Amino acid sequence: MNDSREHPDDRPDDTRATLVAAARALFAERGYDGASVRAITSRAGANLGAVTYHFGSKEELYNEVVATMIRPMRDRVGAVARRPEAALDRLEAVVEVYFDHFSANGDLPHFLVERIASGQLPPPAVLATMRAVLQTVSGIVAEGQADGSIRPGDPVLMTLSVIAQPVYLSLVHAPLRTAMGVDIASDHLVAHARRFVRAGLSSSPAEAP
Amino acid sequence: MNDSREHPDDRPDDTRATLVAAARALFAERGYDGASVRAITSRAGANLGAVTYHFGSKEELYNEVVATMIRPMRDRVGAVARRPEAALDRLEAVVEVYFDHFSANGDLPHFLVERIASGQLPPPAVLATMRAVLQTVSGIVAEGQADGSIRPGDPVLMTLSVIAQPVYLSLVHAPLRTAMGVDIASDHLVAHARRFVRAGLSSSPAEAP
DNA sequence: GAATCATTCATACGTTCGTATGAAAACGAA
DNA sequence: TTCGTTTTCATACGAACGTATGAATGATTC
Repeated sequence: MNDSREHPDDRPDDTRATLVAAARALFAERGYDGASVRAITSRAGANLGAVTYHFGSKEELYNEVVATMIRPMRDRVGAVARRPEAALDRLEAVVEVYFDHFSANGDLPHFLVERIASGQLPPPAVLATMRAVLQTVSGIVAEGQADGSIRPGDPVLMTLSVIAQPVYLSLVHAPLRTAMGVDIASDHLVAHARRFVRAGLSSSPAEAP
Repeated sequence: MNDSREHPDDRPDDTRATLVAAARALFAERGYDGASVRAITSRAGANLGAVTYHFGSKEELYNEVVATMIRPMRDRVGAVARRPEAALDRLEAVVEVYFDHFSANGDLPHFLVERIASGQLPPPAVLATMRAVLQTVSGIVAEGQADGSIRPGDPVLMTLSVIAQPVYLSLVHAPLRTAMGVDIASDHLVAHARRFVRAGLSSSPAEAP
């Protein structure tokens, strides 16, 4: 019925990209240890040795997968931060970017926390993004505090509280639905998180939208 | 120098408890797959067969570890919810309970999200706690909305936003310090999260403490 | 068309894993 | 003490893992 390979008509030489796609799906479904090299190469329609040949090791393939997924998001956050808008509006936009990118890459939140949850350090690409976002967003917060629109407080802590919303909400979204019968529409989720973040940071009571 | 076993002077018959303690530490340090039965039994000073004998399987030992860690927290949240205080104060107290319990069980957040991050369902004890907390806390939110102290909005979403704070902040606390040089004092973390939650839910601007 | 390089392939190696097995030891009740 | 039960122990099994190896194949260049 359905072809077991990721790309039935792959042109030669994109074995590498096919591997990344298959690995991304399997890492998200089963976690790092649960996704064997054999399962990945089989799903990609490639030979068992392909991972070693193209990436050197399973670990490096994992890093590549994570980097591929997360890099565009880092860029989008950076772009939003440079907009000529009010600080609170840009922070809402950051929240929206997170949700939007998670929606297009529904498995990204898994990669963000999987290593941390296993007591290890996140992969390099995640660390780099955390660093960049922390700096960018806390800069926006500081601007908002300077112009009086955001209440006082440690900008780094405020940034973490902002990021916690899309990450945690997206992470529990699926289990909430499948295991607890709590079904939340994505746009409600985003709208709520934006309001919550604005209210949590604002120095004045939330104005109606 | 230090004994490799968990309890050098264990009385007979608490092998079971010693296994749970050793397993908890190793699961937290290395994740489920990273903590082998051999490593666990060796750390507990027990025989390799002890896990099968006392728990039936590694999976059931894991469930037992998680249940042991999370059950007291569920009770504490329930107790806080029944206090005769204002809704927002009780919600702050819930946040404090989370942080406090995480502080005494620094590895609990790992267990809360490990399975989710690997694309699986959380262990039964985590699901049960999520259910209970969701119901309890969203009840408090609804009360606060009824008396006008909390702004309108879906109580379930608001609950998730509240819980996101202690969970995410505790989760990233260690990697932030060790890998990114961001060192945050625990009491600052708690105080910030309480303020952020109150501000995010309150129907009036935050009053000075 | 031969030579060079890149890629694919089948297969094998050594390790580690969770669990099973059955004997040995410890324990408690009679 | 003796019997029956519970708990420990050493060891074995089969499976799955990541990676290495070297031959085969394909593509590119001269």
